[in-house]
Amino acid sequence: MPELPEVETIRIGLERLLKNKKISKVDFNWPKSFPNDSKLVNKFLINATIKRIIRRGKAIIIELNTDYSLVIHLKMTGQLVYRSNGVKFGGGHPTDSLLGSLPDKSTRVTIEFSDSSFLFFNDQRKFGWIKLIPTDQVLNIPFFLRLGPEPLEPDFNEKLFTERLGRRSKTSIKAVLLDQSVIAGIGNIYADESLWESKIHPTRLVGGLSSTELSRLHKAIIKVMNLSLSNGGSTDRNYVDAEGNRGNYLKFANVFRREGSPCNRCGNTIIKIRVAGRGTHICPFCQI
DNA sequence: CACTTGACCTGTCCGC
DNA sequence: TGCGGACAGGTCAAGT
Repeated sequence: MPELPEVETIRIGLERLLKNKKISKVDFNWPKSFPNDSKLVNKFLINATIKRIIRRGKAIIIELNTDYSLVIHLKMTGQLVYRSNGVKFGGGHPTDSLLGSLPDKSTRVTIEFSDSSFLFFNDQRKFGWIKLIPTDQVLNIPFFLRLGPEPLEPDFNEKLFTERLGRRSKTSIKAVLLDQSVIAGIGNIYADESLWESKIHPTRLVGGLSSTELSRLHKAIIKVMNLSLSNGGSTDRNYVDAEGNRGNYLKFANVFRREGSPCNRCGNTIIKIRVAGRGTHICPFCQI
């Protein structure tokens, strides 16, 4: 589900809502969602206080005052929603909320705080996970070791972008954009949107892209991600922020889930094809 | 090695 | 209405 802008939106909300809260209790009903040793949980999670919350790629890291951290990956359908005691419905407009009272049948992990507020980890498809890891070892788990650079950091310049792509010259540009070891945080929505923005067809091989096209794509990735971030991310099906609210970016999307509609640039019809095993939305006229 | 496919899961939608 | 199949924002392992 969530890509970089959605995960960052959740992180910002959690930072505001959870900082300095003390964890009093943790429940889970699906072991793969919370694969942790109960002795370590009792020693380093229960009664721990939340220091800060950071993000790397599509993962969230909640740092505790016990020198342990909760590392969270939401995969396709994960949600992290905070509720203060007694508040049964999400913030924002009730009609905009995807969530009713919590916990519900998709709740996999419930974290209770000493002030009787809760953080619910909901995950319909059960692909996501929350792992308790010593803070100084977090970045050494395989997921982070493989991860490429952050596209919204200042050092992600055109030179670095080209260097990262260079290793994969015979692969389609869409597959490479989705590869987290090349660049961290891009998923299916922003791959499609960035390729439309830069007028590049997703099946083009990396080695065949001109420096002008690479330059356009580099700028497009940053533009699209920042636009989404400033709109609270994209809600297609499951995504909600830390208070249960949907994101607004899809109102600005030019191709994603717009098949059958006219291209905002040339008026031809957007189509959906399959590239790198993923549903892929393009304007076949202006993406060449 | 690079690339593709299947697996992990539940739910929804579409065609018959 | 029921049933089968395809598909969904992600990653990882195994296969070619």
